[in-house]
Amino acid sequence: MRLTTKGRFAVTAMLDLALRESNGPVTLAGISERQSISLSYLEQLFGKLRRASLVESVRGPGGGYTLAKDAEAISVADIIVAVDEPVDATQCGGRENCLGTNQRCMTHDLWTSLNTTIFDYLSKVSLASLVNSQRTKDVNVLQDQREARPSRRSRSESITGL
Amino acid sequence: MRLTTKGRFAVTAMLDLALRESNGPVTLAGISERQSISLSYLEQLFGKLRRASLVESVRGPGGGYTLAKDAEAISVADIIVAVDEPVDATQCGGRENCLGTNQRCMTHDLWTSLNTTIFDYLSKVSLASLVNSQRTKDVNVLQDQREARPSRRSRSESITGL
DNA sequence: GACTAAACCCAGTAAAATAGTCGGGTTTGT
DNA sequence: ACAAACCCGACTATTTTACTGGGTTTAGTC
Repeated sequence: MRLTTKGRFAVTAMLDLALRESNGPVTLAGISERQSISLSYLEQLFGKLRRASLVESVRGPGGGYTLAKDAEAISVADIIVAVDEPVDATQCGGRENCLGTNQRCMTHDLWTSLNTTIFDYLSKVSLASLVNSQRTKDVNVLQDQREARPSRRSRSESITGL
Repeated sequence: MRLTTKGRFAVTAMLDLALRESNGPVTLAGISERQSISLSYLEQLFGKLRRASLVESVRGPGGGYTLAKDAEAISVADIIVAVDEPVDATQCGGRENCLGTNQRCMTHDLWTSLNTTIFDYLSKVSLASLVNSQRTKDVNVLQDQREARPSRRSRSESITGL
């Protein structure tokens, strides 16, 4: 599984959608404004999300996107896999005929096991749980605003964090 | 934390190094041959790994690289962080002054928490554990070779795996 | 039925990251 | 002296990322 900014954009957009779809279909133009993602890039991403049956579209005025299934049934892994077309990380291409040493398929075995573990983890993080933690975060944000300013986070913290 | 093929190359190279350093320093030329990674690319990666104090170098003939600390003390996360200089995934740059709506820092909070969780997981996977599982895999590979061929994996399996 | 808001589609493209090349060094054991 | 190895910076090609701009459908509204 790749974990890039592309997947993060998709998860962010899906979270925005999940937070608002109770009011009917959500337009990409709205997501674009709120999350500062270009409309056409969102179109590309949602094309993939639709083909992966994670969202459904309603065309015409008043249209937009809704979740194709319950937010509990959509995982972060689903979203990332949908938009992040995978490349082959093993030099043997998943087959067993690497250069014929005892090292053959070393990376294959290593990465498939690491991958499945990370994938399993992200499969257990549902969009619904993100929505919930986001809603509680909103409260925290309001509390933060009542606090003094000096408690701001440094820029490097978020970067080196991982 | 980004999870790209670059980090995989680095982990693969470090695993190769860990498997062989008991015989003295391991040359990049050897890793290049065995793992099919270009020598100059390895030089770039090991420059970063050395500056991150994960490996030590011995110059001159008979030289090469050794682990700077015990294989138990080096995690997959250490390696990936060392070679994969991080980019900022949040549009607010880790600060709290996103476009002033109630959505501000949504992605910041989301990704820092997801990131730390994945980071924590990969921090617990040590190079030593990879070495061990690789050594047992070697046995499995030999067993596989005794089996008939039809049990080969499909290419798509390894790709869609994560 | 025209107008319009939206999804859809597609070709191109600039910037960045990836992966590698090249050509030179410097250090050090033999 | 020589050669093995690290070291380093600049350069290049390819791919991915993120975006621009053009169009086409679809469907609700006046």
